[in-house]
Amino acid sequence: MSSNNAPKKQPRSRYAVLGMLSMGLETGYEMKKHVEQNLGHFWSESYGQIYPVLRQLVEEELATCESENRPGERQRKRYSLTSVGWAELRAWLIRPPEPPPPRLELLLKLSFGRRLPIEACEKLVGDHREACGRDAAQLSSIESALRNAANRHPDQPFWLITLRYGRTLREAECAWCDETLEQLRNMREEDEQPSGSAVRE
Amino acid sequence: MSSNNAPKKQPRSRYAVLGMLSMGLETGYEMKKHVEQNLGHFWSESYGQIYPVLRQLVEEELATCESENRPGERQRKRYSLTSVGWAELRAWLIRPPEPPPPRLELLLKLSFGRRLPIEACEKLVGDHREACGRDAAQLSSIESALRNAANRHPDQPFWLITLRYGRTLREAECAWCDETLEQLRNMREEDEQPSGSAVRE
DNA sequence: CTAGCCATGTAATCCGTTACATGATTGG
DNA sequence: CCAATCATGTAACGGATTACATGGCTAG
Repeated sequence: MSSNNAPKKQPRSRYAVLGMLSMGLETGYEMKKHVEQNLGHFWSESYGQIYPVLRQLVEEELATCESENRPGERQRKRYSLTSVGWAELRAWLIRPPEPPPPRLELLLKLSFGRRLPIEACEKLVGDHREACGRDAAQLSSIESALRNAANRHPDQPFWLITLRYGRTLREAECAWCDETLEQLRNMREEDEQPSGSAVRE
Repeated sequence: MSSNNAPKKQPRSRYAVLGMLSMGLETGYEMKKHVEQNLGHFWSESYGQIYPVLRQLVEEELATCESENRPGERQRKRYSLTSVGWAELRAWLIRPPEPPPPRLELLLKLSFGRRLPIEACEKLVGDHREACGRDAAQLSSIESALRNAANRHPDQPFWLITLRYGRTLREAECAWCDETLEQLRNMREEDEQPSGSAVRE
């Protein structure tokens, strides 16, 4: 009852950094770039998190830091995982992720949709539809580029899994948008002839 | 260049509250309940946001507050929108939502999947598959209950739209899980016979 | 020489949750 | 009378982004 047995919740950035260390990325700068270029479709991270986390990991001896730069080498700090770090990474990996409280702004807006002219709702959904279509296409092309890549990274199969996730979900959103747009069109047409042949109950 | 012309970004809770005021909800308590019971599948809100926002809306004259309770009535504060409040709500509604930085923990874990035995990855995805299935079923049942409801709220068509969103996306996730589980099974089988009839290029 | 990238870091701020505190009212 | 629910609020904390500050190195 009293003992707080849970292993103390740590920020997710910490594990993102541990994971990137585990794949051989050595500097904070590299990690930021990797997030932007390769994980951008499902993760984001800022310097304001990365550098403090790296310092903290060294303090807790989950990672070590080499500050020395061989002369002529660009000044930078190279980090690497300790065995304790590996263990903590693995422990986190098998922990089932807990979903964050949902906050889907588009749906919130639509749930208040009656306060708007229907055309405005159609605009909201239409814009979203376009964005999703673009995203899906882009993910799809990254996917096939990666599949056909000459030099394949050992993590490649897992990257493909994440890409397929993004594509699948975007495609589903496109389908939802299309259905929704049709429904909105119907509502608008009903609105436009409230008299006519309408039978009231 | 210098003039900050943008209308100053406000927290989303503010607009959630404005929206709920626009549908006739009058007290903070009511709003919290409404979020939990009706918007729970795409939105969340805590008292720690709701009450301060209400106070602030009154200060800015977007809402008014009636503190008096008729005798015998439960003590509570009843809020309602002013015309300025309505205007701000509408302005927000037509603004295209900007997507928050992505943070999909499951995908982050899977992208580091090679650090785990494949069975552990299968567990992660399998658990997710179950959760999505449950969610999809639940949303689906809410959907049909709402469609067949006797007393239909004027906002009902829009609520159905949000429910369909949730269901569609969950179903897509289920499909992704199933595909992924199969892919992982294949990877595991390949792993288990690295010799055998494998032809090494 | 200088523009731009490499590289590290901090301070301010923000949005939001959690935990806590209080008390009135109602139903059994 | 007691438990549950109605109802309002605040304080502490936390995770994360943004903006800022600094400086070395490199290519043109």
